[in-house]
Amino acid sequence: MSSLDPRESQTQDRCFYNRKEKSLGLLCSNFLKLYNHDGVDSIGLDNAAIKLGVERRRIYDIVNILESVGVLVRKAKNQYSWKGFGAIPRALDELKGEIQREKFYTFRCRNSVNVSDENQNGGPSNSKTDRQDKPLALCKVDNRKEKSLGLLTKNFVKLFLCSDVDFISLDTAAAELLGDLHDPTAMRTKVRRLYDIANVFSSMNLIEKIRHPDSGKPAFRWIGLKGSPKNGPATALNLTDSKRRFGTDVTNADLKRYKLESSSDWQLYGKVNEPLPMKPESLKDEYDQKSMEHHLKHGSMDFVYGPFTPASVPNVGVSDNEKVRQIQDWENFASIYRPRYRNQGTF
DNA sequence: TGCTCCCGCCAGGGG
DNA sequence: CCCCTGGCGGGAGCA
Repeated sequence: MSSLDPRESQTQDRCFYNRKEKSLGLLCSNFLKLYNHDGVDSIGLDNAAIKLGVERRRIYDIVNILESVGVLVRKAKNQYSWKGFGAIPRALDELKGEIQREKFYTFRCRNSVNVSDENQNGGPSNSKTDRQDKPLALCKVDNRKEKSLGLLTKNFVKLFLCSDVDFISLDTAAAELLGDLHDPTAMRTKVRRLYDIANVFSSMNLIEKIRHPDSGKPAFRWIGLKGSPKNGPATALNLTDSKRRFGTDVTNADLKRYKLESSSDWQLYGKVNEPLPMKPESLKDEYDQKSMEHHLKHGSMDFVYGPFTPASVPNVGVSDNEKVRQIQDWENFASIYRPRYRNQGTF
């Protein structure tokens, strides 16, 4: 029996085993390299698993995260259609819309503690009430969905979109998503999943890893699409990319460039005075630092339409003035509203 | 030693 | 009933 354990055979040739080669981030890069082309329409999970040489299980992880930001849409069992990075702005807009609705909902039900318990329509709902009204079986389904990687991904993104902070540690994000629950086990599980998401987002260059200047603890900064090079994120199949994975690319010298004004009640960190994102040398040419600095100097946590923004994306058509107004709206919103994104299944 | 996160078990559910 | 789906956490790799 134990001889069938694949891990045992791996152990036998441990010297050939490299954990980084198996990372979800690298797998995501390879996945994108495989499908992020013009003309790609349909994706079969079996096909993807075979081509990438991984188990289906890992494909599910990638696909669920990508679907949460609009890059993929599930068509049928085993089948997804490719939407590409151009679909991200719309997906983010939808998330922002949800935040707005949740805000409105909170305003109306100001005694409600929990803001973001979502129903399947993406709208807010009072989970406790819903749960009381639903048959047990349905609650079970909801419970599972509420804990899904996809929903967690959306809520993780919302933390960036609705906040005026520059970076979030995974611990903080997990605590936010867990709400009032202070269960160490749930916390560990949540952080594990957030690592998965962060790895995928990092490989897409939607976020980047930085370190808290004081504690040195890892945190993540939202870059948005502008962090991605011309034809999508840095693609992999080489290990230099995977080195961008956590920790290895952050130097102490870089840390000193960060200053904090204050920490918020989220234990999130205040605005960065002189934001200089940490990018490995190998990626510097892919990175529009000027644009990032400008963006951050103006204090917007709004994503910026990157080179992928397609003509079909609705917001592309808005005027510059309108864009500025929208950003200002979001800044105002962020300054007064800090919803709590929680996967209620943890209760 | 703590952080990171791969890996695969197994429950749930759709076809 | 089979197989797809994906939550979950043990435990190994790594800095």
